[in-house]
Amino acid sequence: MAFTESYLPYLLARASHEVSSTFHASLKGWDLSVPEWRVLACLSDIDGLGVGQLAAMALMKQPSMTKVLDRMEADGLVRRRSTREDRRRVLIHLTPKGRARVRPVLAAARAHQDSLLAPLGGEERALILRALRLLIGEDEGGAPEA
Amino acid sequence: MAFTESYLPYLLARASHEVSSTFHASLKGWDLSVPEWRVLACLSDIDGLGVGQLAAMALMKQPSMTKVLDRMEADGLVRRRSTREDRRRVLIHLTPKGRARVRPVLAAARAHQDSLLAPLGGEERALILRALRLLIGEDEGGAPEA
DNA sequence: GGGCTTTCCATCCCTTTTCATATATCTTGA
DNA sequence: TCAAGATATATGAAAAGGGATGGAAAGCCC
Repeated sequence: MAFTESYLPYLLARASHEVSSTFHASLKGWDLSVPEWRVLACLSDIDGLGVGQLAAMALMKQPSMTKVLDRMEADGLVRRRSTREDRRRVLIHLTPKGRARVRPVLAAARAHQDSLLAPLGGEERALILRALRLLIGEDEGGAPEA
Repeated sequence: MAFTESYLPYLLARASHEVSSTFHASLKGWDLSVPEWRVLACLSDIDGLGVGQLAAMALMKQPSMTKVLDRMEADGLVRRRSTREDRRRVLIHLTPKGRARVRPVLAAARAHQDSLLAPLGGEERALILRALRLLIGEDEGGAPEA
């Protein structure tokens, strides 16, 4: 078999690209870039994350994230707040505007996921999610530290 | 459960990123960028691909690929050849230098894949590959007929 | 407490990517 | 054959991304 058809990292990259491309294209309709969408989604999970944490979660480097946040803060989507406990850290929070902006996108994302999983059986869905968690390393297979 | 922990496209992107990051870092040792490595790997599968085809396989846009190929051609890794049948097309071929350059990287990539799969059981490996094939669209074309 | 190291974010600068578009070639249909 | 449309690649300006670095703050250890 050809290398590119069986090489796991390439298959993963390809799967990720195909699964996300249509949704990423539709982000323009909400006037959001992919990093902006990721930041808003992360913050709607956990409001108040550091720049480095957000960069890691959005799969980017920290300097890139700083610039993304500059734009988003200028647009009024997020707000930087320093903390008393550690004055190096800058925690990023959603503004009401950011929260309102992300709400319909989250709904669309869930719908997109449903449409992806619709043609699959319930077992297959569970298998896919487990496989990905295995690769990511957040393996929660039941037995801790086997 | 938090959105980012169960959203399939994000899990895929994260898995892809984690799986490839160490190998991508090691590419610097061979003086190759990620797109360059992808081009060489694709061409070692099929020598003689168009610019647009290569861009799609390397998950980039066509203008980006044109510039990647400019650099690689200047480095003597690939060669552009026009075809008689369709003079718009430019087929990209590996040079001997390109072929020699990619050989050890292909071997390292296979080793990397092995190390990724080593800690997993045979059942889990099969699960992951099956999940990825499902997502990439073995279901999208159906029977591969003319 | 004073230095040394580490961590966290911002800034600078260069490379790469991308969007929009241009140019060349092929295809189609009257 | 010729004009329109479609397809393949190239180009140029603008934006994004990332490495290197700087400054500030915290942790550490004697």
